[in-house]
Amino acid sequence: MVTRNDVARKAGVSVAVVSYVMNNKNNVKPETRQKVLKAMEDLHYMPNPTARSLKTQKTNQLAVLVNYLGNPFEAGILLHLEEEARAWGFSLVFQSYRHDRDEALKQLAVDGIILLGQSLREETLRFFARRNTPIVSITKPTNAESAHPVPYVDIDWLESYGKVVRLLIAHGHDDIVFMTHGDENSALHHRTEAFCLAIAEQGLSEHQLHLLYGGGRYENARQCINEIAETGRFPYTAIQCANDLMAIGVLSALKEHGIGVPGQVSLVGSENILMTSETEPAIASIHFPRAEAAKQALILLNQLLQSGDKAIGSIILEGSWVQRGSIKHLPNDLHE
Amino acid sequence: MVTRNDVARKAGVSVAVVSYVMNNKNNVKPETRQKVLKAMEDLHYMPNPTARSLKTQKTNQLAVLVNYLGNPFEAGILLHLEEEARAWGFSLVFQSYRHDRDEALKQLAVDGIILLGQSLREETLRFFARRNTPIVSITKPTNAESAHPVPYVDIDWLESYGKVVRLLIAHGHDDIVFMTHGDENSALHHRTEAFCLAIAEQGLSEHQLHLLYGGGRYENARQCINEIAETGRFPYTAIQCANDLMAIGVLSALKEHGIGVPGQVSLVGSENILMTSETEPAIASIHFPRAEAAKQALILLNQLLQSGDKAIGSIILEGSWVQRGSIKHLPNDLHE
DNA sequence: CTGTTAGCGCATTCAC
DNA sequence: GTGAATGCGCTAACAG
Repeated sequence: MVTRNDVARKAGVSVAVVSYVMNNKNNVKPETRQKVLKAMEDLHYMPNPTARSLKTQKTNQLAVLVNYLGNPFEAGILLHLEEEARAWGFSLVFQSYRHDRDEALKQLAVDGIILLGQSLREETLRFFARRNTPIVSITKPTNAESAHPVPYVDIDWLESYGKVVRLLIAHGHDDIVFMTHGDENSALHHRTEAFCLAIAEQGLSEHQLHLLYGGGRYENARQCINEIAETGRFPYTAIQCANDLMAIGVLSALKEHGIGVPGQVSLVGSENILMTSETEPAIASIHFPRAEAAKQALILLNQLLQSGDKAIGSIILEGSWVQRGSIKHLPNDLHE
Repeated sequence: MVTRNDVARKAGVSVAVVSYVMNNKNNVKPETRQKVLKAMEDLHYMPNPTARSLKTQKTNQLAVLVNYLGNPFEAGILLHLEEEARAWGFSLVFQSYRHDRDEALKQLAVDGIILLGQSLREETLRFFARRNTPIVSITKPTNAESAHPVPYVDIDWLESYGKVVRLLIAHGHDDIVFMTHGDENSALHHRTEAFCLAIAEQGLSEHQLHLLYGGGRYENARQCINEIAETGRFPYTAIQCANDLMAIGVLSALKEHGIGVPGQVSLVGSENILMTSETEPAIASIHFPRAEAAKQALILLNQLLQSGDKAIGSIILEGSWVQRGSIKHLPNDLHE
């Protein structure tokens, strides 16, 4: 491996000078600079990022903790996060995170952490706070009320679900199902709370809201509906899912049992992943602006990185309604 | 930041001993070990991975170069790669790669590189060969015949496509379309070659094979078909796509133009991503075993890591046919 | 403008 | 069994 020493020797200068030209520090005489540049070129010199990191105490790496990359929603955000991170000079270390992997997480050498539908344990948050490692989240974490609150970027689910509930009411539904994850630590928990609130705000009673647990995944959601449908008459007429993957599973199961969508059941997803437009019928959903969320997350993170630990506010983006065939279109739609 | 020094002082031993207990080296007296452990605990000591890497010349990080994470196929493999990498003690640095990002790639501190539908330039391969950084690929790279060949794991596309071609012939098609990327550097290029070969092997002439370019993505494939369909009568009756994302785009466009699948056109995808089972009709495809591929890729990589630069062979897995509604089922199916 | 030098935190050789 | 000392490759005072 060719090091800074080799370059210095070859160029006939000291090691410091090599450092200077690499980092554009102290005015180096143009002529000297050229010599150094030439030596670097000849030797195929590449600075050792590890050594640099040790010295500067920065790795230029960010950890991204995802929940389940099999969900195109998360994969899409990761895609955009990587673009944004690159623009800020960071690389991304990606991990599928679970609480029992905290120790591995702590051993990562990263300058910051981005949560993607994840929540860290209080103890872990404390650990990173001590180490001044900033953390931001995409989608509101379940423990937003921690002693070490994590700023997040999410859409206004209450508003979006409010629109959906109004729409469903306008369609004559007065008995609504919300399918969510089931685990209180899931990122979908916040959406569940928002939907419950929306129900209340629209004047429905809590008895008119039913919760179903689809585990956040296609297969679980499918099975959940199958079990209900197999018992005989399908009791629900309107289902809102906390993510699209479950909505797709629900649709699949409903079709399998000959339950018409939107004829017998109105179905709505959340997130608006590509797949929702390709099913039959296509699934109406709430669009989550992924590129924008990724962009804002990196802005937040860099603010934290620069301003020390000053408290930084979260960012609420706007979700938007995407009308599709899984719910009948009303002439004077509430969502024009 | 608490370092090994702090621990040593607190435990009343030398820094070396701390190192010993951390790495289970030299028999440390149990009693001393306990003292050290206690000190580490009290101080919340965490070893600095950067310093360790500098010393050991290993980062325990692998780079994964993906093409387009918006393709669930790649995201799925990434998911499995991360699991396998974790089992081998590696973290994953993920990058969307393009040839103009070589410089950034070279600056990564990684022990190895995994290509996901990517091919590196010859110069870049040489760079990593000089540095003894092993590289493996999932799906055969286009420059497999390089001076620094990259071992890969892929399925036997020739065999899989051979089956499809026989099936299409049995359905009476004698005029077949293969939709591929168009860029010779695309990972889909190898599949294109395989399909051409399959056509020849089954006794069809090259005039009976038409190539369409769908850019590897949903939107491009969709548009490609739209442009053809808009000119009037749709001239093709059988379309094999080099990946599922394009197949889904094709189906979407065909439906939009009222072209029946499988009535008027038989459609087959490649890879078998979840989405293919949710369209209407569902799209027949060739299953690519993602978990197994990820597993084999890490085995390959670790062999390279251990055995120096000894040449290592590639791994060919078996693809499997997935019959679905986009192609009529034959009574005595050729695939069982 | 350039050279000398002192660490960054760790693993390891060599004494004791 | 344990400690002292060296160096991984780099940056940044500081001195000249």
